[in-house]
Amino acid sequence: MELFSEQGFERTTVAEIARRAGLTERTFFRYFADKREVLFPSALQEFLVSRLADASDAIAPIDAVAAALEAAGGMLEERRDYARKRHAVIAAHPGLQERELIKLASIASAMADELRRRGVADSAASLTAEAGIAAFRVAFDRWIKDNERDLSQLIRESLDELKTVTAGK
Amino acid sequence: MELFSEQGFERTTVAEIARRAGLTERTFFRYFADKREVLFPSALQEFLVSRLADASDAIAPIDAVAAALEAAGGMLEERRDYARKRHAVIAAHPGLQERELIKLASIASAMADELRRRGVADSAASLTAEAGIAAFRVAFDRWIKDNERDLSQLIRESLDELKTVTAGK
DNA sequence: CCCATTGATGTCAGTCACTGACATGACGCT
DNA sequence: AGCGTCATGTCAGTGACTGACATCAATGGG
Repeated sequence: MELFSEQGFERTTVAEIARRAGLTERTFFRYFADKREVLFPSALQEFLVSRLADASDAIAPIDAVAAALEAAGGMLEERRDYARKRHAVIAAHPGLQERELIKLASIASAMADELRRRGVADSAASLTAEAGIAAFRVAFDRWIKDNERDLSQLIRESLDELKTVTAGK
Repeated sequence: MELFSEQGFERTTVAEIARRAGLTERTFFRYFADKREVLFPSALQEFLVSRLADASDAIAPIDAVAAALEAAGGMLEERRDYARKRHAVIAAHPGLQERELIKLASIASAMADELRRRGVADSAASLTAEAGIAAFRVAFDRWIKDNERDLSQLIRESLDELKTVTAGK
């Protein structure tokens, strides 16, 4: 993150990253599949899925997804500065946006699997998870632009709004 | 597509593609930003946006999006074989899935812009477009698996289902 | 009809991400 | 001490992608 913030993602070579971290380029590639991957820890997905698994069967799937996302939002709220820096780096490089999107898609897919395990029908599970992620993305964008608002709250609002627009008028 | 189908995307070098097309590697990179881009024509996005722009102001935004997507679905239906081959290549390579996702996100963003031009509020526009794309993705997956069903119809069903699940119960 | 301009293509050399094969060295176990 | 295992280093290679310059055909003005 130091190097990326100073000189940008593209102008930073893996050799530089490795040197700064005190190891070899080859070793870097043993820990990360590629240069982009270093910006995408896997913890978030695991957190969301386990949160979803813990949710009561009594609440509607979309609300369970919402609760998990809001909890994740709370975590991001605590690392606000880091999240902003990271977002700036990603926003400046299309290749990183691609990676972000596939990570989010992977999260949606994992959440959909969890919903199916809870008995939600196939396509309903996918759609519920995708809807949650779409709301999360819109909320996250707003959070980055607006320093005042709380991310969890923005997620809740986006989901409510999604409900309204899909209702069709 | 010939080379990719025969030997896969990764085992096909740009030099091979260029040779098969009767030109130089350097020239290939003047037409396509990178090797992956060759599988993603820009026509789809332009089609969807213009279709959206033509829609009557009387119908709800989500329905205008639905209509545009269904029309695009009809076009894919005509190139069914090619669409399936292309999908198989993309499904086998994560890097191509990334590219596909960012293309869809770009389409969603362009559709959202068009909705805003029609007076839809900021976040509602984003959410409506994202919802449409999410439904399209789910429908497309089903279409690939199920040879019998009609894509346009699957899109319509997915959107209806999305309406149901976001309603929360 | 000639020449200057322009645009598309080719050539070449270079950078950098990423990989496979093998070497080294620390550490725990017996 | 001797052995196996695991993390790391070393080295050479491939292939995507880029910048600089050369070539050549088409075009259009004089």
